[in-house]
Amino acid sequence: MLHKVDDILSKHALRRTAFRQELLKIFIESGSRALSHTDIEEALGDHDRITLYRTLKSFQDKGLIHEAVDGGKDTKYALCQNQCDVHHHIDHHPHFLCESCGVTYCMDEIKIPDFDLPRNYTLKGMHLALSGTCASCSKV
Amino acid sequence: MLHKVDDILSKHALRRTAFRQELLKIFIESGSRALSHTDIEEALGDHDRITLYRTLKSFQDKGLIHEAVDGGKDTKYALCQNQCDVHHHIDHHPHFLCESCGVTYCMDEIKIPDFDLPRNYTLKGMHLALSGTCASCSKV
DNA sequence: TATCTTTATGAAACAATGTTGCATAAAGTA
DNA sequence: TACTTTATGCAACATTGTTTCATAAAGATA
Repeated sequence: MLHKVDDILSKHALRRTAFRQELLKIFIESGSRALSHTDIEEALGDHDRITLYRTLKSFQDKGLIHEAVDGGKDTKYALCQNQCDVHHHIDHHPHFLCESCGVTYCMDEIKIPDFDLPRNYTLKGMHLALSGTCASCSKV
Repeated sequence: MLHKVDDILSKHALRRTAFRQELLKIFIESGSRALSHTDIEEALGDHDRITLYRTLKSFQDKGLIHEAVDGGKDTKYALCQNQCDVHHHIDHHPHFLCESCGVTYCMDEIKIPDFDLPRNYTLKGMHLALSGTCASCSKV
């Protein structure tokens, strides 16, 4: 695991510090679930608030994580799947916020369908934020 | 105008206070442009910050305005077109954030296309947040 | 390994944003 | 008008995010 973590860090030109290794590990373990600031703070245990803000920003800038826009009030972050780097993010999958358990999922397998934009508008970014009840909560 | 404003307020069971009349007027004048907290504060001139927070919440609860999820960091609000009320919001149009001028537009004329959700997920809400260059900024 | 340069960390102080409680004022109602 | 309900304005508080700066650690070089 530490090897995988270090691999990702160096691939994205990020120095391998203890904090970054730990944070990245948390993201990897969370899979397609996006993490809020609070989620991360709990997972980290004792840590420095400011360093977390800065590390999240670095991770985002370098293309390791993306902001999961889910329409909720907390900003959440999730691992990028692959080809994101410092130059561009390609995170065009929907995010689903479960109103029951509060978890946000990256729906990597779903493609956002095409649609027509009014004349003279140029599209660069796109977020589809869904909400409702997730599979686990539906079963109960 | 004041007549129209009062009409809307009473239709949504909101007392007609000077503050609400003024705020609603600002929203009506902004048309399909969504307003950030800052936009509103500037338009209002001298006012009470807390009352603004509370009035925005009332307007939202009663179905006068909706939050325009645009993927940006400032929350923005825009007038609901019609059939929203205290029971439900029906604001399923995309929002477009112009990266050049910072304005967010409600794209009421565009319908968010359908897509398939994984098994056992129930969809309740939906936001399509677009960004890029708006028509006015493209022309320059 | 020892040294140097660059970048990250941690702490304090600050700034911005949003919330709660409460007394007063105003709106709607009889 | 008197009465009831709701909104306003203020203070105090809580939360969230940012800036500055000295120190520590990482990566590079010899």
